[in-house]
Amino acid sequence: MSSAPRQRLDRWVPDKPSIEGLEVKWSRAWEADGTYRFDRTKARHEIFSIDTPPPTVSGSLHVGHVFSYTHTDTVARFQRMRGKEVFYPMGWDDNGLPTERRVQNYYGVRCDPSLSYDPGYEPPDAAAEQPEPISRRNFIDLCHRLTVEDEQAFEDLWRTLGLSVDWSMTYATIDDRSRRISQRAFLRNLARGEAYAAEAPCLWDVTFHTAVAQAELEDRERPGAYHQLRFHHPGGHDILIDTTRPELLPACVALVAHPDDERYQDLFGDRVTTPLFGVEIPVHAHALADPEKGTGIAMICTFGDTTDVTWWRELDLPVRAVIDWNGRFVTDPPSGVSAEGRSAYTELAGLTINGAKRRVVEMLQESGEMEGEPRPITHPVKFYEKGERPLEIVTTRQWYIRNGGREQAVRSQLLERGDELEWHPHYMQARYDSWVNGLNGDWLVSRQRFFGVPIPLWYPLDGEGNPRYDDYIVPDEGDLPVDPASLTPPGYSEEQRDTPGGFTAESDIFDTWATSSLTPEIACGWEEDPDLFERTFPMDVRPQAHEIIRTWLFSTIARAHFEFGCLPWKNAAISGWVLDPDRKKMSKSKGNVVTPMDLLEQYGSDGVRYWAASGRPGTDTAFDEQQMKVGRRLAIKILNASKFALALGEGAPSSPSDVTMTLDRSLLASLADLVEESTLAFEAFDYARVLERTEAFFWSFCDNYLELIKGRAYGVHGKEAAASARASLDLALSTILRLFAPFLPFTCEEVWSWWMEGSIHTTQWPDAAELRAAAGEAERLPLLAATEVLTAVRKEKSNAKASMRAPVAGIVVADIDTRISALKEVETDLLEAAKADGIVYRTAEACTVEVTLADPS
RNA sequence: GGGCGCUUAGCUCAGUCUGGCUAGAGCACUUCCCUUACAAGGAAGGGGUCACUGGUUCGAGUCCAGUAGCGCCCA
Repeated sequence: MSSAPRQRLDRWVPDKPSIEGLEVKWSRAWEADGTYRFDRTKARHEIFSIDTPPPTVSGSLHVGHVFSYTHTDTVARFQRMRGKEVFYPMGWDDNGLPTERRVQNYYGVRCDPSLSYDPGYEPPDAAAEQPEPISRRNFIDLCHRLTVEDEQAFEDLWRTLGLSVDWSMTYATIDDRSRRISQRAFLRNLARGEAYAAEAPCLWDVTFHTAVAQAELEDRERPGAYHQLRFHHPGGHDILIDTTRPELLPACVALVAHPDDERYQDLFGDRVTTPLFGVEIPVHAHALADPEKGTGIAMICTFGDTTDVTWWRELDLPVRAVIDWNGRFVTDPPSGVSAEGRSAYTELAGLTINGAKRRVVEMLQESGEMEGEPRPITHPVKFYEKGERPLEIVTTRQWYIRNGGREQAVRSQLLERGDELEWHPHYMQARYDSWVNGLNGDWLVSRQRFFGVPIPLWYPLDGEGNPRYDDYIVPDEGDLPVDPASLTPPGYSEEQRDTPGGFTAESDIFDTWATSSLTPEIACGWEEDPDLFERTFPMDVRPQAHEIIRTWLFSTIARAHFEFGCLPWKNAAISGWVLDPDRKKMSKSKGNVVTPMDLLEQYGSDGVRYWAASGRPGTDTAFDEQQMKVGRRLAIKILNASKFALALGEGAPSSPSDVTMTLDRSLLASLADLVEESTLAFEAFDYARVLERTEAFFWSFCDNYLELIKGRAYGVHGKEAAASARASLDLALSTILRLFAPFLPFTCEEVWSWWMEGSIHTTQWPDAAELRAAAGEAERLPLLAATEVLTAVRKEKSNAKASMRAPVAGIVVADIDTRISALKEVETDLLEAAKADGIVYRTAEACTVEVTLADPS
């Protein structure tokens, strides 16, 4: 809750204000005073709650973080000053594969689940050449140990940057509460039929040994080659097909061509025989076959790519799998292979994919079943976004959460949620819609990894020791979070673990997004802290970057939709990327990142924040140190201008009712317009506009208004006239500082402390009505007109290479009557600032200003 | 292949939703000014065919249709 500004009685202004050291001074003070502490006694409508993105702590800190988190912080500070109690917790994403990889590299270890726990284990001092194998539990201990250090580095950066986060409310996506909520949400999905397990083809990363979801895919252009293969028709002729993956020939289950393709009309429904392996397969028609590709007829294998999966499903084909979880060819040939084919297959068993490809090509060439040489092409290949080898498709048992990828009804509901959400900028909704419309399967949430939230299930074992998957055992919700590998399920004893007739634990963990999709529930304390939850959920805003709309934003909506039947937040505020000077995204892998701490020291946090806040919502922004320099200068200018304005006040508080002079009132009228525009823009999350307008106003305020009133403020025209200037300066400065406060929190707090009670950040956002009241009937015109004349005077002096203090003999203004009468009202100030003795007016259609400098002699 | 966004001064960008003086800002550049808030400063100046083509309109950077280039999302 914010309070009205109150001037101190003992105003104090430093002689030489400086921005150095403000970060340490004020971040300490804010912590000590609890400036950003969340008051949980407020009601929902008084609260503004923010679903802050938990940064991946195992990743490096870079300017991209500083950029987007600053955007959110400006909005948080605005809302706080508007009177909202801001709920702004910070989370750490330490769950999952990035942490595993960092732990492996940092300590030089690898997880070997077959080893048993060593309670006294200490990692090696220096990472050895060969990674040291350690147990799963020891490995997880190291993950926790390292993330604590990483979190501290992030927190230090955020505090220096000035994020107005309540640091008593942090969470981590692997902590007890997050694991409990993640498991609880899954069990609820399971109970309602929104989660299910299935034995089905899934995308598989052979390096990481884990299944991968559609959202984690990316296409990469890779070289490949078309190989033309001869399939044999019982009629005696051969059919030529082009394939980039000849090694999958033993997995071939059908041929397919486009239903309208005239070349193959006669073939549909026939059966043909595969080269080398002699398997009899059907020829089908399907619209996904591309007549332009190769010969227009393709072989369907189980499974070469996702189109194969679609064909396999829709054409109801058998499975002939040849690739195992390690990316090698299985030992036994698939069904249907002829006697000769079996001996051919023997040569492939155990080979890698590339090895098998070479061998199959050799064999085809020997048998004369391959036409000519391979023809090189480049084509898109699917990769796991964190992986380096092409994904394979293997059939395994995995857990899924429905997401509309298979049911039109769910898809429509989720699209409607997208319509309900307020997108900033609005066009970002297109990314959500196209993602939801393009889903081709449910969300695969199980991962065959170590550091993550365990899937909280067990399976009974039959008399032979085989799991009865359909009879899965769920834990009591009261026992969450559980690790099924160490907890015994209800109704069993530990001795029965992994014994026939006993039970076995689910060994998979959840995909990190399965937990990250619950950040609103975690932050607000769903079923952990019902009182807090009621006051904060659904949240007001989700800030995030545009490239994870398909993952984080979408999955968060899906979870809230299932659990609560509503959106998790009202607004989505989408940030762009930071681009390097070559307009490439800054990222660690490109080696073009800049360490943010150095920047904060060099330009001051406010300087860096200035750059960040000038990046408009959703817009990718160039990394530009020049802009940080500009921000730093702006901060210094604010200190100096404030020093000037406040030092005139003789330590005494002023009152808006002292503002009597037209020029002063004209300034306040302009300022009222600025406040109105800024308030509207901030409410629409357009922080960049507020900064831009406020900055322009401030520079004009310094260059023109301050120059125009300087003499009067020093008292050359009497006490009352000076009092009006001082009161106007106080009111204007108080307003300008508050407009700048969300962007330059350190500088503004520093100035505020010279003459005001309390923190500027808990002071009310300026009120245009108050400014209008003080401005009375005044309009913007007198200040605008005086500024124009003053500019003409400066131009004349500059042209004459004279000092700005050079005296002016006379000014002749020709203008329309309304402007002349406006000028007459502020004439004394204008003459004082111009160092002119007199001014003459002439009524005219067009405005001209003639300035005559005094004779230098 | 589909969609979204961008294209305005040497550079980074406002302005486009809601058409209206002579198209703006900062940086950079040139000249000048040590002025009792600020030399880590100030004043002034030069610099633009608003990507291109056509349309609507009294009037288009802005609205409509199309083209090109760049980026991103999706397939």
